[in-house]
Amino acid sequence: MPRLSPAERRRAIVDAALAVARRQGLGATTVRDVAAEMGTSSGLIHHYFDSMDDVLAAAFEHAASGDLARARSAVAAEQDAPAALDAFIRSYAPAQSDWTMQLWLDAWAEAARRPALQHVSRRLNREWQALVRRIVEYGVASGAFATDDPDAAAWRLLSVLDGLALQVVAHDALISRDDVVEWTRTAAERELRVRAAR
Amino acid sequence: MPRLSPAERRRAIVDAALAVARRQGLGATTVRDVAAEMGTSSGLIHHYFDSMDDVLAAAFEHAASGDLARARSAVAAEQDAPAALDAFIRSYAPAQSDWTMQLWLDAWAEAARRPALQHVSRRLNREWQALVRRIVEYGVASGAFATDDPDAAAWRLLSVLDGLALQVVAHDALISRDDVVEWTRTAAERELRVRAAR
DNA sequence: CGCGTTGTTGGACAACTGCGCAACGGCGGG
DNA sequence: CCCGCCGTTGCGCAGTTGTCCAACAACGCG
Repeated sequence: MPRLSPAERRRAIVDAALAVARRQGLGATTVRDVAAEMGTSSGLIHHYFDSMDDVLAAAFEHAASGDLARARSAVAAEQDAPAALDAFIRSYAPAQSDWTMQLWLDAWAEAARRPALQHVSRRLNREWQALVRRIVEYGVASGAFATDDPDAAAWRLLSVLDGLALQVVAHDALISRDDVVEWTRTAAERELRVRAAR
Repeated sequence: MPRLSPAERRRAIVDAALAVARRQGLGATTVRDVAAEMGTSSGLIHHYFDSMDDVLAAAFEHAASGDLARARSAVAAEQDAPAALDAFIRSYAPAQSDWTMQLWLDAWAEAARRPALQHVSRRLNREWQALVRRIVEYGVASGAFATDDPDAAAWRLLSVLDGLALQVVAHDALISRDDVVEWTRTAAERELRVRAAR
């Protein structure tokens, strides 16, 4: 195996861990699986990470923060608040095979038992909520939305999305991705007393 | 160990599996752990269940359907639809240490990889939604609620609750149980154009 | 009373777990 | 040019995993 720089090697470990987690789940991802995925030895992983918890936290952070960045730029590309909110909803709702949402399910379940993972998951969840809250506040300032508690409204909107998206990923055909988008749009209209842009 | 009847033994296995799952998580619950919890041998479990997937599905079903039954009677005890909806919300929102919600998180995450567990989880989730939908329909019929799509409204309300409750359990102090109840009440008022009974 | 049924046992089995350690080898500073 | 640093290797360790099976024991039917 070629010798990589520390930064490159950490990145390679994270990528390999994500590939394994995609197949077996975050909680069932093992040191040896990750090593085999990279084509290296298991000792190499422990050279860069103190524990498996740290590997999983780094892997989850990499995948989830990528999604967050994509959502941010999708939102930033829109002019007014209703369009930004709709862009957010569309970028968040998972496809049937969206495995990032499955990663979130794994992370939420494992959070109670893996401190490093909980720390990352909690921080990223807070950032998602902050993104929604900023859209809401912008909409209130520009007169497009009406709410007396943007923080609670953002939590409610994010939670509807989480709850619906969860059903798509965990229970397959119970509800569809289109239902998620459509139903969340309706929730946003009622929450913010506005007709969201289509 | 005393010899138990099939029904008693199955029940004992389910109880033991739940005790272990509470400690280690549904996905990390092993045959040996369950056997040790009962004070019996591991072979006994395979005498009653074909696979670990089946054990976990039965254990989850037992715990979750108990909660569903409690919610149903809490709802049935109320006279009008707004009071029933509020009773539902209160019975659903988890305490900080509510481990049934943690069980749900585990089940949603594992569902994609354990067919028997997915089957149970999907069915029970559908029943929760049906319970909410019936409250909504009752409220619409009696004039207390207004909505043109009780099915979607029920999914939205259940999802807000799931999404918020999830934050309480997975991320501890990010939001509180009181926030969940209060914010869901507000969501219900806006969704159904009514002031929920307090 | 005897015998088949069935609940129960405890260990075998191969595979896999996270982690630690001694040793190898190439790169770069002196 | 060479030597020390450090990324990397592969194996060992002790423990755990899901599954299976042969043997034991209690029960109830005939």
